Amino acid sequence: MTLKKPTIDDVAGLAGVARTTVSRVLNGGPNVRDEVRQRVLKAVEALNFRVNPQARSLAGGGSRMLALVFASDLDTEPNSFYTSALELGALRGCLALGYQLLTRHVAQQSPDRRRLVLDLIASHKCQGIILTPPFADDVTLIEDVRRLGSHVVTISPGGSGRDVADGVGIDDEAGGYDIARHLLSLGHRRFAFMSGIEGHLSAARRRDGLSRALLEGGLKPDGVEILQGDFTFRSGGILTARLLDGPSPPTALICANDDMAAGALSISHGRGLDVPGDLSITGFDDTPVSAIVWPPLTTVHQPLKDMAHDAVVALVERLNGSAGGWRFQTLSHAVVQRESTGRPAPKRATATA
Amino acid sequence: MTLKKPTIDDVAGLAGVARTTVSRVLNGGPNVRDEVRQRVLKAVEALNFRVNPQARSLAGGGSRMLALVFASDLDTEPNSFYTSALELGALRGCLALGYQLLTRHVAQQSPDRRRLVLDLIASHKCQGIILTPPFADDVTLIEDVRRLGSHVVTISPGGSGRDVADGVGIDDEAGGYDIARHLLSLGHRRFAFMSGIEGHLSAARRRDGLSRALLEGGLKPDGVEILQGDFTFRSGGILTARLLDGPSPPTALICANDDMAAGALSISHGRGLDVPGDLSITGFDDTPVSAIVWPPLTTVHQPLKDMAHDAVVALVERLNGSAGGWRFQTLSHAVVQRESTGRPAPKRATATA
DNA sequence: CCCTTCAATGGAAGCGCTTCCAATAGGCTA
DNA sequence: TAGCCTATTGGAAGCGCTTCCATTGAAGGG
Repeated sequence: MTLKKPTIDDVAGLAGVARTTVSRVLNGGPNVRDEVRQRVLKAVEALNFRVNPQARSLAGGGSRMLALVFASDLDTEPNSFYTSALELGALRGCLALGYQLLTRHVAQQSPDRRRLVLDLIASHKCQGIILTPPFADDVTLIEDVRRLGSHVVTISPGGSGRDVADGVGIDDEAGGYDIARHLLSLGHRRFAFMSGIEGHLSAARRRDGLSRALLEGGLKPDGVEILQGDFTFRSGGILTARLLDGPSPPTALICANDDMAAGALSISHGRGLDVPGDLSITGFDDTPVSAIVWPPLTTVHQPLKDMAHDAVVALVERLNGSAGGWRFQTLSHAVVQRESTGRPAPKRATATA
Repeated sequence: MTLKKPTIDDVAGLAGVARTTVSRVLNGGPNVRDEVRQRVLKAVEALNFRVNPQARSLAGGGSRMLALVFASDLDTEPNSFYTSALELGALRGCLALGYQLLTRHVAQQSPDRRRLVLDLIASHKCQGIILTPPFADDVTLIEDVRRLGSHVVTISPGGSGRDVADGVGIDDEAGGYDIARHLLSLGHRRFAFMSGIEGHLSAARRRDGLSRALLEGGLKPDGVEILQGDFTFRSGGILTARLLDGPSPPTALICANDDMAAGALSISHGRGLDVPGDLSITGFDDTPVSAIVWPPLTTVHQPLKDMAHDAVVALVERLNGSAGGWRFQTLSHAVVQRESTGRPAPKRATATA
């Protein structure tokens, strides 16, 4: 009963053109009259035709190899959920489009980190590469990759990366803004922000969002204590301990990812603090970690799998010759309200930020 | 400088046979003299030849579609690490071998769960399916799948599933034994075991390992309190609360996965208990969760990604006609010692199990 | 000893697609 | 108006592999 999948020849037949022409239309090739192009597209639509990626890659030559690069530090958990979710999404995309994927963790501290990435591309003839933060904002690296004839798509670029390559991500500034609004509406006035590794610009944007929300609420952004973390559970704990030892601990701590928030939570327990009574803590990403700690974390959901999937799609589109300026694709985020945030204890709710 | 990849014709040329014969050897076809077979294999070796999965799937026809099925309950987190890790491994395998992967979560409670799985196979013409627990031990389902002409490989079958299909997993009994030995060596004598959902036989085997270790240590396995959980963080907390309210709480709690252990940890903190001083807690799987809670969990590492990857490989081998009895591939596990286990507080270390 | 049978092997036709190259037809130039 | 250029389009050759079918001997049967 199930009809055989239509092939490019079926489309050609229906459109009354040669197979070659259909291929041209499909791959955005030049020299096709607009009328013909429309006719082909209509036939594709009518037959619900999808190219067979296997056949395409067989015929098309090329390595059909993409790379996904993560920055990993010595103490960064290489199997973190963030990493896994992105790889999962990228793999799904590659499978659907007939590409191979090479996933690599590169020590971000390494002085020749750029060379490592470039070697990867050269040795495996990668046609394209997906860069995650902070590589996503490494303009020099991006340019070097291009020089090798390879294409680039970034995930969550936060700064200059956006101007030099296609990218995918959420609106991090808005994410920071939203979570801050949530906290402000609960009555918080004294905040601390725990940032990620230096150079992770998209995480820094979350802080910009926080500042905007504070300004809107009539508070001074400078009053926010900034803690420089590195996205690890461990750093979250250490910095929170330092924070709590300080002269005037905040009532709300906004962390740039869930792992650090989990660390903060853990230390807070150790100090006998009530969360959220004494301290509200928020994460970012909405990884499973946020549901597995106590109390479960209020966080910002980020569609990591979709981001990586879309990054692959964008990369393949470039590979197929689509032209035009760099596009940044914004996926939607959402504040996920759980139990790590609440009204600050009355006695503390007075001071100013 | 990089030589072009050798093709099947190169192998044929070097072996002095026709392309057809090489293909036959590669796919375990019949009617090839042993001498010729060896000659071909030698050529394959010499050229380091690898079949091009794209070409194979193009030529071979067939759907080249595999399915990966998870049991999900209403409250089971569908994006758990366990699930993600397995899907990641399976995707890697499929990508390398040129197969498509369909991942599906099926409500385990549903009365027509079997039909759902069978429909999945039929509608997508899946050539093979990977079953995870507890489906891995559902002999009826496995037979039904076969009747549809599809192949089956199980991940972590714990009982009868092992006798009716190929499988991949660790030695769960040994895993339970090892973790119990660790606890015994620390001086624990009173244990509780938190199991997973009913029907998850491989998790039940961990309990068998515990019993063996106790017996070896001169303790009575019946003394172990058994808690019936469902692998969720939530159930871990609830059951632990009940356990602690009981007449004689144990000094060591062995959980069948990390999430439940995290829940147990969380409740223990809430009760003001010292972990591991008052209660040692262990997980199972070594998912990132175990490093993200406080104190980090002592657990049993299970190579989930490799397991799923190998399951795909085994499935594809069957698809390619390899014969012989069902094979169970045992991957190695390891106790990962972290800080959630330690010597029991002296005052409590006396009672018997 | 001839004919049938069958195991072992080779030949050749595609799988669905890209791409090189040839062909066609206007549009221009001189 | 002849000659040339160029924007479009089609033809056909594979990409690396599986598989149907033909071929070849040698073993087995009468």
